[in-house]
Amino acid sequence: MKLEDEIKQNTPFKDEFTKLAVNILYTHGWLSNIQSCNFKEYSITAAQYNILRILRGQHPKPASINLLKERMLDKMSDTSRLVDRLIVKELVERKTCPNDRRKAEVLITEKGLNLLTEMDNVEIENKTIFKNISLQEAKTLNDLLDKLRG
Amino acid sequence: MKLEDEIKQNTPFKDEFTKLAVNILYTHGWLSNIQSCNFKEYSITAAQYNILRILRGQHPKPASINLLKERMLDKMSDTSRLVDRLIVKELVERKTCPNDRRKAEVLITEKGLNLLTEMDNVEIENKTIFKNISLQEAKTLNDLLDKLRG
DNA sequence: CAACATTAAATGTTATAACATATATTTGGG
DNA sequence: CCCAAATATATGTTATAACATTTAATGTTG
Repeated sequence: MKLEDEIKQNTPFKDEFTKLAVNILYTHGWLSNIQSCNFKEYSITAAQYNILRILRGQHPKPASINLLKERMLDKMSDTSRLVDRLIVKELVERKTCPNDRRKAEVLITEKGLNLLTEMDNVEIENKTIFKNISLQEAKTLNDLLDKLRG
Repeated sequence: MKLEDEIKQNTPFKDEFTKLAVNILYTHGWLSNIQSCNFKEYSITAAQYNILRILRGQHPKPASINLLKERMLDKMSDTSRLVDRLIVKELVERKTCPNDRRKAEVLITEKGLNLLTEMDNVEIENKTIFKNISLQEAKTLNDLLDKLRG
């Protein structure tokens, strides 16, 4: 549905760039709303899921807090305490790096890996979420999004 | 830059749909980071800006809390208290609707309209933010994003 | 029109985000 | 080798988001 109609805006956007800025924010909101149900089912937030995905990518190598911060989708978040919450849930472990005692070594646990495996099935639903566009159109979107970020 | 490289993911995405879900979230984070500087300059949050834009669209008609909630990009937010904060800043006014005393009538003030006018100039920067893509590519993105939401 | 259901918004509470600052460790210059 | 600077993370604090509950007004039905 045309964004203008969806947000019931009576005046058109000044140009396609102006619309695009709003469209990216709006589509993100639309997508997170859909996904939040899935996350809630697993008692996890999007940010926590994100951290777990990064840790699985590193596994069995540990990740420092900085590495996590750098790779997170939302760079401003409070990574230390995000990790704290995942420790309480026993989804990750934190040790002090022996070579540099300032650094932390964060590792995903078996329990964390199992959770991700379960949640991978949710990704199958991406085909459902994006049922309105073709695989080719998804690729076009991906290429253009990659391009616009430079 | 390719998303896979940006988040330093060693294994490729399962398919374009899976990548697209991450790409939308990531591009949103990228864009909000850029825009947050602008918002901070005007001591306003993205959600507050959003409310003001909706109210300007309605002006001089008032908007109820529900109308605001419906049209907001992030539908789950706490609209009552968001409006409270804008009242403190004297950017909006709230009255009780005379016909239905349950409803609120929220109106943007002169001060609010002036702030938006100032901030409109920021939109000029959208051309700068999106310098890596052409106007035609922006249109393609908009059309596909509109299409994917159905 | 009384009683109950529905709707609109406000409020209470808890968790998290955002921002600044502090602590601990390492690095590098003199 | 000592000390200032740099680095990595943790902590304190305040604002906001998220969720549930409450209050007030209106609709509805017997």
